[in-house]
Amino acid sequence: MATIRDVARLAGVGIGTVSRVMNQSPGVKTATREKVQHAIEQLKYKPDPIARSMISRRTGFMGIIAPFTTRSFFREVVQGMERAATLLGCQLVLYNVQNTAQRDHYFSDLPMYRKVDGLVILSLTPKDADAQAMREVGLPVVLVDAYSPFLSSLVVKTKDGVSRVVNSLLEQGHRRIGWIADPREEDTVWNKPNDVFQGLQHLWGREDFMVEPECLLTEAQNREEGRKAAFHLLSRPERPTAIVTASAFQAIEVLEVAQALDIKVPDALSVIGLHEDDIAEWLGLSTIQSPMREMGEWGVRHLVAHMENPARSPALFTFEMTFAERRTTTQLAKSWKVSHHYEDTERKRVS
Amino acid sequence: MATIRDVARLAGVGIGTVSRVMNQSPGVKTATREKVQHAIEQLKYKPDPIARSMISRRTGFMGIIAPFTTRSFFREVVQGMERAATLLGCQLVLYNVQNTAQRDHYFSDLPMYRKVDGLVILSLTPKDADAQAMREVGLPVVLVDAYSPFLSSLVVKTKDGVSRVVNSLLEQGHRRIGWIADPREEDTVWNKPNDVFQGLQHLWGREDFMVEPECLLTEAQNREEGRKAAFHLLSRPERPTAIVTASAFQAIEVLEVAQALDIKVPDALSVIGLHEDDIAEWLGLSTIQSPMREMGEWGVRHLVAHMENPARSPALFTFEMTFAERRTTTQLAKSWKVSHHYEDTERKRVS
DNA sequence: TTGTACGCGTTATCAA
DNA sequence: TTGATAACGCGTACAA
Repeated sequence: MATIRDVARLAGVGIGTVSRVMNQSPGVKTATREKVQHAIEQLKYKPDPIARSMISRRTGFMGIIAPFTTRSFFREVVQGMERAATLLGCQLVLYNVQNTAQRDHYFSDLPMYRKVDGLVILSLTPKDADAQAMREVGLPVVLVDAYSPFLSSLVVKTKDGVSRVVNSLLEQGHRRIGWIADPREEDTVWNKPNDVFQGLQHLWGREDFMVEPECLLTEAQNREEGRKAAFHLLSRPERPTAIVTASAFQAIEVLEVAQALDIKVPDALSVIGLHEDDIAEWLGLSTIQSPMREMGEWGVRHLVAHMENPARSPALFTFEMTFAERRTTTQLAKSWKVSHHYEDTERKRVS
Repeated sequence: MATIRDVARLAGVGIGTVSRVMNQSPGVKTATREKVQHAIEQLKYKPDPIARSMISRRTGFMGIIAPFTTRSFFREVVQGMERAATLLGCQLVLYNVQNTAQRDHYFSDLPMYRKVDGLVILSLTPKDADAQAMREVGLPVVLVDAYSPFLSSLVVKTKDGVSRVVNSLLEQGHRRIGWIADPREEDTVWNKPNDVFQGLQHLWGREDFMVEPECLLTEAQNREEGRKAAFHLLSRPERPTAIVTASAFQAIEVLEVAQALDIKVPDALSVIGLHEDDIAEWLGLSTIQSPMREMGEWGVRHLVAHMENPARSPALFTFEMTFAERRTTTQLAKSWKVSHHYEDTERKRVS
């Protein structure tokens, strides 16, 4: 491996000049520059990023702390981060959280070991003490799908999204709306992926929200249960005219039962899934979801903004849910204006 | 941020002693050690990983070059890598390949910038020149789901897997086997995820392989096409008694059509999907697949082995496909012995 | 315009 | 058992 000294020797100049050429600093005679450039190419010289970090105090790495589960939500968000990071020329280091101990360890220790220039935390909420510590050591941190008063955070207005989809349905004349979901998961490691159920509970009792209690099934963890739930909802005389399911799997059952019962979708029955998915795409299922890719992109872009201006004070940002209309609803999308704008940070090379 | 000098000053010792205490080197009087330890805690001293890298020439980072698509295959493999990396105490840096230019750039330049201690390349085949260059600069590299004569490689015996599943079916008395797949994808960026089709073609013409040509449908890219294909296969008088589908989506259609035609699964029809999947799980679909998690784990473990012994010469490793029997086949698993053993590298902290 | 010496924070060597 | 000092490779004042 050639060092800067080798280049200087070969080019017959001082190392300072080589450095200047490498960093495109002004004040180098063209002749000298070319001479040096030639030596650089000849020796295939690449500056050592570690030695460089020694001076600049930056690694060019951005840490991602995320519950790296099989869940498509995390996968999609991380993919959004990847996209933005590639564009911005920095690398992502994955810190995979599998349990609370690991999470706490990352939160308390990672900021101390300065192995990354900044941190994007996904769907995990650091304790106030940890969050403050991160600020104090001057490590830029951004939260995605989580909130801390001490750190810039991005949250999605889930309740709002649920309200909107229900209101859209009401506007279309629907009066009986069914709901099929997995038993609510109370996970201590990461934040609940969504509080759609809370959103529904919130609407509950509102006068114009005429979903019947019996239409709310919360147990549907396997195929048989899902099918039973769908059948239960659709075979009653006063059956719902719209069904929202927590997963595309459950939607499969609803669609099958509807077909068996000769209920036309979307004419006689609207079906809406949660979260974007390969299966939703395949099924032609209309879905409502968090803008996952965009959230990921926002995360790294906003982190870069924080790295460029460390004094920047933490702020709360919100995204709306989005709606993808396919073939299981009609004209529902029109009442949705997709708008999850965020400050567009300038592109910046992190080297 | 406290440095080693601050600690030395506070403890009233030389920096050498502090270093010795930090690295648990022997030859430090207990009294001195405690004095130093006290100073370390008081100043919350953490050694700077960058300065440390300067000496050790290691970063503690492991690079992953992968086509980071939404495909579950890559996701699962990377997850396996994550699991192993966490266990081994090293961090994963994601290098996301989105196009051929980026791929080539990573292959040629990444080994030069010594930002990672080693590289696991997934489903991408570096050119011989690049592979040799990697060896020459002494960067440990391991290929997963790809092969190069110059690098340790892990491949899955796909043809073999297909043969085995077909043979298992033949043993069970099946004589007409259907096949539904997407049009073959010829992707220039990453290796074809599987060459199952090749596997079939390979069996083609063998006397005991009595799948009929008309049973082979290769076009089924959307729901309607898939359903049409399934109907085409199952409605003929001499219908197949077993169907293999390239994706779980297509299996959905087969199962629905079978139900509509009152063909009992698995009694009158065996259905086998490719690749493990949430949907397969939900559907109770029996599947054949590459051992994705294990491949990922093998990748980082084997890379560690190479890092510990840089002289190690490249070798080719093979994994068998695995079979997950669920509710769409019967007793097919018994002829499958799952065996994808690999050398168990010793656990090693990379710090 | 260019060369030199110093410092970044650590580990390793060697003399005390 | 310990402390001083020399690397590691680069950027950058500062002197020439």
